[in-house]
Order: sequence, then structure tokens, then C-alpha cells
Amino acid sequence: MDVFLERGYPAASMDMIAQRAKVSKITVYAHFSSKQALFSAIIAELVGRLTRTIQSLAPADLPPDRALRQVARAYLDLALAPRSLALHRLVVAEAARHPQLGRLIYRNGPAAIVNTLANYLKAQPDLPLKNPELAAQQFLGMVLAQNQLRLLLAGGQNKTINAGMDEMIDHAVTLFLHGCQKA
Amino acid sequence: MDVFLERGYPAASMDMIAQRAKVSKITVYAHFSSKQALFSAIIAELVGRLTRTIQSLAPADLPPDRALRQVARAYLDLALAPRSLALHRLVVAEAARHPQLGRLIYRNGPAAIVNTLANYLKAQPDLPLKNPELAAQQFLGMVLAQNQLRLLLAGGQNKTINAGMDEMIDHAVTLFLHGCQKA
DNA sequence: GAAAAACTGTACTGTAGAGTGTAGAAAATA
DNA sequence: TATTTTCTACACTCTACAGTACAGTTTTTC
Repeated sequence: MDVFLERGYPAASMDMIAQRAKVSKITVYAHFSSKQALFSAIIAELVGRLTRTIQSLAPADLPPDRALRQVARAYLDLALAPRSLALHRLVVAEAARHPQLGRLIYRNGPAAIVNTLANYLKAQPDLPLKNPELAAQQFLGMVLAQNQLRLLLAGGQNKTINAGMDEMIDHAVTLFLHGCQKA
Repeated sequence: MDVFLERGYPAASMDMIAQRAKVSKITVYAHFSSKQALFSAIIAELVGRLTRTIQSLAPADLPPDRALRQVARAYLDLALAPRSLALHRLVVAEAARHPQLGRLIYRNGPAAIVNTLANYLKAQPDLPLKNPELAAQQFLGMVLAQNQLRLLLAGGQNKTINAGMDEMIDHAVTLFLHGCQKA
């Protein structure tokens, strides 16, 4: 898993994987019939972990202003973690050649988070939203803004981002709640 | 360029490239000393085109409500075009191994668009924004939401997205303007 | 029309990586 | 302790690909 996440599918060699696992190459093939099969198994495992993480990030039964802040922070923590960035890179690169894999990650990652938030929004009588799914999507888009992309493309540390994180979240929550009140 | 965009750097072979260009492989090497050099030249060319496109997408001198709609539509058209998605895939996958390349694209793509919009926002007296850069980033994040990611991961056609595009833009612009008025 | 430049197809070298075969060592099980 | 399972190192086959050599053809330039 580490080798795939670090180097991407094509650049990860089975020799390297065996070495990193402190195991002989033939032992790898005793467990997984091919590089493809190993890759699929690893993605399945990662999707499982992702799903568990996302379940734990459902917004608690708090007033919108606090719930949104909580979701925003958890979402950023998840999306900007080095592991998540590596997975993103890996899956985006391979999605063209493995369509079912891309759909799997999309449904169990981003789409699942949106659903979670949309369900919370639907249950709030104080927020009269015509389209909670769209609102949830846009709120999360606003929170993420370009932070993920900047880390993916320009590298750099999460530290500088953590510094301005509270301000970003504040800004997004305020904008969203004020915007909804009127809409 | 087409071969790199379609297959990614590692899976693009020089034989394939020569064949697609209707040229012998040795002729390719007469123009570019190596696969790396060819790749760099292609990225440079793509960055140039990107910059020109983005310049043409600066918001006109319109009232915020119309200007934002115009920028949002142009941004979505650009970001969701098949060419842009392919470039995104390519660069995200290679950024870990070519950091200067990733920074180049980030600065001349997303960051440039944000700057353009931020400059417009700064010049609007009706919008009292403490932090126009952040506001611009979040507005564009709201507009993009998960549309780009869905196309990257789950494939599918832009047609279904075009259908709901007006509603999405409306929603984002309304939310943003109402949110700003109060802030 | 002749000289120079750019091109062509094909066959080559060298390397890297996926997957296998062999013969034997370590570990688990009974 | 005896037997079965799982592991190991190492050397191998086969394929794909980056980059080159060669011998000859087309196109440009003057």
C-alpha cells in the first residue's frame, strides 16, 4: 500500500513491494495472483477505511453554526492528510483505465460526505433550503476551496494551511449561514 | 500532446507518439533530445495556452451579480473541458516527481483565476470584503463544488452537468451575494 | 540541377519489470 | 519427532520501451 501510494501504479514494481514488505517476491504472488489483483485488494481496503472514517464524521446534533464548523474542520483534516492526497493522486491517475475503481472511490468518499451533510441540513427547520444536496456540495467546495489542489500541485506543508484554517472556516460558515437566511 | 494527455507520462511510449505524429521515431529525437525534454516542452506550451485562456476570462465591468455569473460560467467551461481534465490528471500524477512543473501549473491556472476575481472584488465598493482573496477562492470553490472531481473519478458526460449548471451557478451567486451583504 | 538538410523503415542495444521454476530452509502442526 | 505448509534466494523467460545505428529516400535551398 505504501509503495503504491508513494509511487503510483505504474512506477510501483513488484520487487520494490516485496522488499518493503520484507518478504520474497514469490510470497507476494502466493497471496495475490498479479499486480492488478494486489492493487484491487489494496483499493478495497482503503475504501473500507475511508468509509469508516466518514461515518465517524457525521455532524452531531448541534445548532447549524457549530455543526458546520465541526464538519468543515473534520473534512479539511481528512482531505488534506498526506495519505488522502496520495490516494487522490493515485486514483485520479488510474481512473481513466479503471472506471469502476474511480466510481467506487467517488461514491464512498466525496459523495458520502455530501450525503451526510445534506441529511443534517434537511433536518434543520431553521434553514429553509430548496436543495440541501446542492447546498451541502457547495458548502464543502467553499471550505476546500483550493487547499487540496495547492498541496497536490505546489507541494508545501499543511502547517501554513493550518495557520489560516480557522479564518477560512469562519468565513465559509458565516457566508453560508447568512446566504441561507435570505434565500 | 494528445498521447501524453490520453495515457499519462509513463504509459505514453515514444513509438506511439511518433506513430500518432505520422513521423518516424528518430525524427522525434531530432527535435527533442529525450522523452523528458519533449514532455517539458509540451507542458510549457500548455501553460502558455492556459494563460491566454485565463486572461480572456477576466470579469467585465458589470454589477457583481452579472459579473459573478459570467466568471462562474467561464470557469466551469474551462475546468470541465475534457482537455482540462486530462491535463489535471497528468499534472497531479506527475507533480510528486516534478515539483517545479506542479507549481508552474498551479500559479498559471487556478491561482491566476483567483487573482483575477479577487481584483474585481476589491474594486467593488458595494461589497465590503475584509479578505477578497479568500472570498474569491471560496466563491470559485463553491461553483466547482464536486463537478470536476466527479468527472475525473466517475467519468460520465458533461451533458448531465450542463443541465443543472444554471441552477448551480444561481445558487452559488445568490448565496455569495447575500452572505457578503451581511458580513 | 546539385548540394545540403531533413526525413524514412527497420533492426538493433540495453535496461527494467512481470511473472515463474528450482532446490532447499524455516515454521507450523500433529 | 515427523509431516506438511509456507517461506527463501537466485536465476530465469518474456515483453515493453528508451534511445541509437544504418543505409537509403525525399524535400528544401541556392
